[in-house]
Amino acid sequence: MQYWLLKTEPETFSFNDLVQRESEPWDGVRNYQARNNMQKMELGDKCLIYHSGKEKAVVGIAEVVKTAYPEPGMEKENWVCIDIKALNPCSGMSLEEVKQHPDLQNIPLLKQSRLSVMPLDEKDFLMLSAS
DNA sequence: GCCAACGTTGGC
DNA sequence: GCCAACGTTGGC
Repeated sequence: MQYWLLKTEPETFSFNDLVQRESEPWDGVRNYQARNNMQKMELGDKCLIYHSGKEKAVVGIAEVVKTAYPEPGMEKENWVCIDIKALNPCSGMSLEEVKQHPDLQNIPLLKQSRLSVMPLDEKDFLMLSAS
């Protein structure tokens, strides 16, 4: 079991949008590091959904229901997507809280603010999912 | 709206 | 292979 954090702008696609669907392809990722992370995902891996923009907080938990496959229309460029499914909303940590937490200073969310798909360890996943 | 961080592109 | 120019992301 691996743990991840996925960033999204809620105006574009929110956790609430995810809840309304059976599952959803996580596509449009155009960053190699993020893509490589997606390719490591396995069925049942847990993903925190983080809203960037105004909210800047972890808002829900999802799970991987389909491992990496070529993104439709982007096969030549080797971009991939995965499918996820909402598990439950959560009142997770805000960016502000993350910054103030001494044990979370090294997570990619702070270290690499632009990375949209990043790994977490279990401990960090648990902390981030509850504020 | 601005800007810092960062990735990509293209000229050399 | 280097680096300037440029585009994008995301926080402020």
